[in-house]
Amino acid sequence: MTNLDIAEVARRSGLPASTLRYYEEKGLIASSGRAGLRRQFDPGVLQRLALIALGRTAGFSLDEIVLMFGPDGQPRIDRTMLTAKAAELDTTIGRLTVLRDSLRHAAACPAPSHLECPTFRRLIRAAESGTVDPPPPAPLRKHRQNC
Amino acid sequence: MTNLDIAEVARRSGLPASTLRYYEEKGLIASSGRAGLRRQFDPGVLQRLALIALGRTAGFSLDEIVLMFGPDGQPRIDRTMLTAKAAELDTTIGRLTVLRDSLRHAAACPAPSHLECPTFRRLIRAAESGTVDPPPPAPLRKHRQNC
DNA sequence: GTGTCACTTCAAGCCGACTTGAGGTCAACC
DNA sequence: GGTTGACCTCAAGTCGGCTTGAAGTGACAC
Repeated sequence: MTNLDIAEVARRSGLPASTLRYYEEKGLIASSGRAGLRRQFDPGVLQRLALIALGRTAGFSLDEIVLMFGPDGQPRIDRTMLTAKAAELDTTIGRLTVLRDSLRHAAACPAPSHLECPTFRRLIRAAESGTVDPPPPAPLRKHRQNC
Repeated sequence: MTNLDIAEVARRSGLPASTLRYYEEKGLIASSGRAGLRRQFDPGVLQRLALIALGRTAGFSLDEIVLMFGPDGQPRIDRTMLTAKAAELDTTIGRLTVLRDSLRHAAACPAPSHLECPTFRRLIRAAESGTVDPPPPAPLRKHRQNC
């Protein structure tokens, strides 16, 4: 009664059934049983999937996420890990912010060619100097009205 | 004289030679000739590699980046594309910011289990409601001292 | 009882961005 | 003139996160 068919879980979570099977295989979720061949899931799986999605958004791999659940199924999240990930996100955010501002500038800049725009050239130089490499960032000041 | 050996380009750009060959194959860079078998590069390739790195950081694929150079080798960057990418980055930054704050909160939160922390639960609920899915974001207010 | 249809398993394929490995070439040094 | 070592080509492998395809099963409708 309270159990959900895989199709229902797929519908409610927005994930394709193939992904759910894959997650089960990886040990990220567990089916509560079978009705014939068909997997049945406890409704709690939805929260768990949400948690998994959250972890993925934060940049954790599925393997890392598996480790975040105790054998009891309870999330057992290491606070140190969270702090580290937060710091990592912080760095990423900083890089992306600089880049976004630079892109906006380049888009708005009146110089006929990007190579003639001082801001763009500064950005390239920063990139060239190794301050920007993918992943790494581009140090540049805030977006301003004129070059 | 002015030409650079692939090893030199690798050293200066920080990219392995295999990557440079791969980039050449993809049409991202061009060697200016050969000395025997060995590729020679114009020093300008370094700026170009910097530009490529920049594009990668901004989230462009190599295929997209190829299109950003005219047949003349001059960067021919579509300003509309830049604006669009800036907006995309903006969204990403927003999502990551919320997530970072939430992670920090969860790390600092005194609740014995994360599931008992209201902020964390709110985050999960947000995730569950589809506001957060990977890529998508987690809407949640700023980090605060207490739950 | 037979058709349909959503599920099942298992293996293989896909994507992007490279890396790795085998086997070959070439310039320079001793 | 032989060894070394850095380059070369081309094909295949890697990684993560799934998706796809073929072939099978089982519950329910008619």
